[in-house]
Amino acid sequence: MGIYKFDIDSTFDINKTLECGQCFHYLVNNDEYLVYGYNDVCRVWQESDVLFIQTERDINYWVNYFSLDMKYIEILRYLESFAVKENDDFAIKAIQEGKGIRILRQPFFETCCSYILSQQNNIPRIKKMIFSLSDCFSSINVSLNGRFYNCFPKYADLLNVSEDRFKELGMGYRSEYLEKFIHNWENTFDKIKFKYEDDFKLLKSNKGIGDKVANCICLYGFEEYDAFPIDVWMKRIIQEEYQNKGKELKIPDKYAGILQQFMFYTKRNEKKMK
DNA sequence: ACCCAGGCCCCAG
DNA sequence: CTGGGGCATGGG
Repeated sequence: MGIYKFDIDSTFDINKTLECGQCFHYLVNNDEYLVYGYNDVCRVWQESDVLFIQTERDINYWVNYFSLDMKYIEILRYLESFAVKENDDFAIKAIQEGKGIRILRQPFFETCCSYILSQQNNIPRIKKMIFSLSDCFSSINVSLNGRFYNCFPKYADLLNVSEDRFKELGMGYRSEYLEKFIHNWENTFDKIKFKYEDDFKLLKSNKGIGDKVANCICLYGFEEYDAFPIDVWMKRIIQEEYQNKGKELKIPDKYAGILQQFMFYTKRNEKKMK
């Protein structure tokens, strides 16, 4: 057990990273976060250029989870030069405002389930659903500072849960999609190649997973930065920031998904400020 | 009460 | 192949 310290720079902001909408399984308490991972929870907080992570298990899991090994400064430079070259004002703004966000490496199965449930839904309710599934069905209960927390259920924990049971828990018409996906999970998992085009097709062959959800799973679960999810917010961006101004949204050859996350964050923040 | 949410399926043209 | 209606539910 321990508290681990990491030197970070302006390319890491724990607040933006967790609250930008990519992750649903965490709690907030006075700028401290309790984050749920695959087989562990951690307490995490930031004091300017130092990140603190507390876990009673393997710290390396969290180094990976938070992408602390990635050199975001180089990615940001690449995206900036792309945006400048394209003369894309909104992209330039989004890179400035989104700076600090990192794409997390979230658990595969949980990410799939989370984004299946995310469709036609709002973020507070998605979070409730994830916690509800964890509290009802998880076999993984882990400790931190004398308290216990339920990680997201394993595939086997959910295998014999019926569609009707999911409906009772308020998952609505997504219950059918979730139940079918779970029963197909072993088959799906074996076929993941961690190559965007292949995994995108694989995911979309599941009922209830369309372009948007497949892209989110590729990006937030499989670390495939070519994925570029287009949801209601991105549609709004394309309309208001590009088409209305006679422009066209262009996407970089690399790290498109990271740029997308910056744009999503920027547009959503804009609305919150009003 | 009302609108909307990190959409998708399905069917009509 | 594209467009639009319907869908369950609850957050704000």
